[in-house]
Amino acid sequence: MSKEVISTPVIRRLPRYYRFLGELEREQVERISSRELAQRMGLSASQIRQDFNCFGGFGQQGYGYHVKALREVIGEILGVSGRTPMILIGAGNLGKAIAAHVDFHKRGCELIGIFDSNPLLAGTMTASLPIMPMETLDSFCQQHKPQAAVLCIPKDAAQQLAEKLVSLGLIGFWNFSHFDLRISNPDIIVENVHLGDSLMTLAYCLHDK
Amino acid sequence: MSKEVISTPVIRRLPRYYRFLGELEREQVERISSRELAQRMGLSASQIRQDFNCFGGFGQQGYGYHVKALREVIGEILGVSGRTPMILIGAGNLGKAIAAHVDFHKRGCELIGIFDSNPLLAGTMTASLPIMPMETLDSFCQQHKPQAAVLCIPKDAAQQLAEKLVSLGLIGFWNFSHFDLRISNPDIIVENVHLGDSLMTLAYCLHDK
DNA sequence: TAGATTGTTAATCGATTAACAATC
DNA sequence: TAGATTGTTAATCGATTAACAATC
Repeated sequence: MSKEVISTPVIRRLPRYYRFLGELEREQVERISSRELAQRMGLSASQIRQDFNCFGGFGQQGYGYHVKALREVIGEILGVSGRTPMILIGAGNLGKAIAAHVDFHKRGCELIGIFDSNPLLAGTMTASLPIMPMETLDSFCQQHKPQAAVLCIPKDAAQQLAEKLVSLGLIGFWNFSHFDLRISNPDIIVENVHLGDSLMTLAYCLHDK
Repeated sequence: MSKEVISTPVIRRLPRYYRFLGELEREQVERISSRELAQRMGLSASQIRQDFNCFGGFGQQGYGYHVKALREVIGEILGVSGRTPMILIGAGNLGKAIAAHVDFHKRGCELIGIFDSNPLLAGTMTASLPIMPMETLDSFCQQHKPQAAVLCIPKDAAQQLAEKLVSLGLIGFWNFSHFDLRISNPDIIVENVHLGDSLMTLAYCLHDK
């Protein structure tokens, strides 16, 4: 596997490839050509070959790609067998739904703690984890060393809390608050999810016609 | 407002501009230069000027952009004052959270019905709407003509249900099922949201270093 | 007027597509 | 071997950046 730098657009396509290859595997398809896969995924065959070549020639001329092997390679690149420890902060509607709905394990992560500032929630269970009060955050982080946090908190609290978490050693954020985190330290990874932006884009496309 | 075609990358940036301009307005900033805004948003000033010029010169040389006016223009383009009627299908964890958490009104949409196949949920309230059984979907659509649907259903049900909804007259989908909808009709708008892909990308970036 | 900052054109950069020789 | 399909280079396309004249 050549150690080239993989460009952002390619990385963002990897999870999608991984999903489609998983579907093919479930359909017991053993091999697939770039042309066929392109058709399924709505991409060009050329792009698929370019993408797969970023991490070494995994196809065979005249044959195509071995579905299972290719999926494993992509899974390895994405690190699906890892167990990045994560915490979730803000156990409101959305926080609980994410804790329950997203399969962290399948994606190389593990949710090890859930926190909420509302003391009434303390002790109640979500996704087989007890919700903990914010007062215990510091000691929990010192003890269990989570690497990243899911932020499901109001936007006004996000920036300050993120900075605090950075000081506690966290290096990644999956941010659902309606606020673009800006962390000065470039080593900190931020994945902002803006559901509202997504809905607005859909709404735009709907009247645009 | 010139009627040029606005490219997809620009459209996808509009909601973000809209948010930042909203923040500036809240901070009572009246005008802002492309340079200042660029700094705040982590973009280049050049890109901002290019983007804003897609829909007509709204700046003033030597002065910058009037925050309130610019925000209104972008809001108009995005159609925030519209009321696209939408339904939500699948009132599980995620469906309920989206119904409760996403502010449809602020984004030009209105959630007018929630459906779930579990008869036990029928009648219970979510986001001040009663959950309705799937049996009533047809007549509801005929009567209230929703234009788009939020799909919070398992991936195996997604494709079939989407096709049914198209036959009932819906033309847009905000799809949270772990499946890329493929609608043959190009007039149908699909916005696939893959939270899992987003998490995997974060996880990748975390070990990549 | 002088200073600032846009609107807009031209240059650059990067990503996608096309083409085809290599090879299974 | 012949057919298929990759790996890879070159061509194209589009988006971003740079530059600067226009103008408030």
